[in-house]
Amino acid sequence: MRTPSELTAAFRERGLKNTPQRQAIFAHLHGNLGHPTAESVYVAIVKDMPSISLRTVYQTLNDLVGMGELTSVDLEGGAVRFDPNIADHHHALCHRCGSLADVDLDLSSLSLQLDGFHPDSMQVVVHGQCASCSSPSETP
Amino acid sequence: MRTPSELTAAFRERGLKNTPQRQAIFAHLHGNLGHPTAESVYVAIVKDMPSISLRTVYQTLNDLVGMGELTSVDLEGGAVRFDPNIADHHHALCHRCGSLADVDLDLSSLSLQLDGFHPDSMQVVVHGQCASCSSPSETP
DNA sequence: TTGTTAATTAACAAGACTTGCAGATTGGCG
DNA sequence: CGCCAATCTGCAAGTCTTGTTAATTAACAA
Repeated sequence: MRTPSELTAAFRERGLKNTPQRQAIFAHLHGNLGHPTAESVYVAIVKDMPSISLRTVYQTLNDLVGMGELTSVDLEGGAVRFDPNIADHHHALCHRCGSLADVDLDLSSLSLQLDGFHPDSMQVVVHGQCASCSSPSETP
Repeated sequence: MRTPSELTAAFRERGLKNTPQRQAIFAHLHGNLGHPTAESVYVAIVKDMPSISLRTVYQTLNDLVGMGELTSVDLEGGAVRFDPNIADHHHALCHRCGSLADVDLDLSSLSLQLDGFHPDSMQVVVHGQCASCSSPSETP
């Protein structure tokens, strides 16, 4: 996603206002590779801004998704994760710790047999165990 | 998934009992290509068996998933869908009507760059519009 | 800087889906 | 037939998310 100041400008262009809560959310997401949930964004921000509400976090994240500045990733079990990486990419989900990692894949070689279905996009989820959970020293 | 009588036998082997509720669920799922939800299984069965509870349907479906006789498909938005097709396959989801179709794909040609992540399986979801929703006569 | 106005916020409640629980019931064995 | 564990039902509660509403706040222009 774009920088906090670019996002602020994008909000302004749409007649949406610049608020400290939004600034905090933009700042927290920028460069964040961790696929946070609304809850985790809230928890991170509420330390410095005790008045922010979880509702506001949900609202702003959804606004960002609606503007195409953020992606939502809804995999099995629990809360939706948000992904500041808006490029076309895929995900690897660790069964053990639940971590999600970005995966670049070239799907152009796949031959689809979809009789009649008109595809817009494809999403691949690789299930397995991440590097830290596979390493012998890590046995939580 | 296997036939109702095979499933009954499989339950017995595990010390689980044969009940009319389970029989009805097995029968409803067998050969079902429609990716039903727990709710839709319940609605279909309750007509003929008014006493069955949604709770029992959830329980039995989860038992079947745990035994590997049924797959659960949890895509964005709403209820988990269940899939009697336990072969390795993928799905196409229609944005318009929400229908889900099985898709066979050969992923063996994909080169994964996963540095350290140990993949167990991959799931592909093709997003788009299904044949009926794309046909000019169908404009609901 | 200050007023105006529309957007935003916080708090609460409720909605959707699923699971936990307790007590009554039932299947399958001897 | 009778026992005992497994099961069923109905309800409550849990999780994640969104709706609602009154009060607050930012943006803009004078």
